[in-house]
Amino acid sequence: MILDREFYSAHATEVARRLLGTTLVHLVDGQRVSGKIVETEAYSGLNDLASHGRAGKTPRNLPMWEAAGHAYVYLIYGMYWLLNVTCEPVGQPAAVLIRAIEPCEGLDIIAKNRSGRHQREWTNGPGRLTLAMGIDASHNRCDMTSTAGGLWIEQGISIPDAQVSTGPRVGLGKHVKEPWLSMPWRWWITDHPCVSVAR
DNA sequence: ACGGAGATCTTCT
DNA sequence: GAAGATCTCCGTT
Repeated sequence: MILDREFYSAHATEVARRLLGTTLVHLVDGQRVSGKIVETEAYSGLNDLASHGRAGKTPRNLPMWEAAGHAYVYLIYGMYWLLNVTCEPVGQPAAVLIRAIEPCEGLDIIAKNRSGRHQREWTNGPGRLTLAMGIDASHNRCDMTSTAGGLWIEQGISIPDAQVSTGPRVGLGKHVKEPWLSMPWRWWITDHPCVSVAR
């Protein structure tokens, strides 16, 4: 069952929690390439200095303001594509970064895309998983609540709170403070071998 | 295991 | 013109 727009309409921190255990699917030449989401990060609001949405609308971050459940894909460090899913109602800049997955289907394709690396390093990072699954700029603004764009997320297994860890987000400038909120910003499945950063 | 540096280029200041 | 929601390679321990 494909996650619908209502699933993504909550606050980004809530969506980040609920995405743990769901299945990210990319249809490649009719073949399913998929993985279980095991690590996420939320970005939300004009007050979130770590978010691309902090300074208002720009050509790049426009998807963050639009309808929930769309892909926001952008290039970082001139080299890597990072996949986000937009959240919250229209008009509020928010998205969840998919930071790590556990490969499930299409292992032959994933292995080829990550040839030469150890299996443990196929998808344990936001730049690595897009390479592994073949996700790039062509998926930007794709509607992930339908199969039409070839990229979506399906309901998966439920992860109990006892198996969930949280912490500050990764890779932000040292001067960027984590905004206070009742929910944390980074989520992962405790002790899962595919998360990008243990701790 | 851990640490540092280079790669590479778009975006916004 | 500088920084960036990262990864890989190469060095030393």
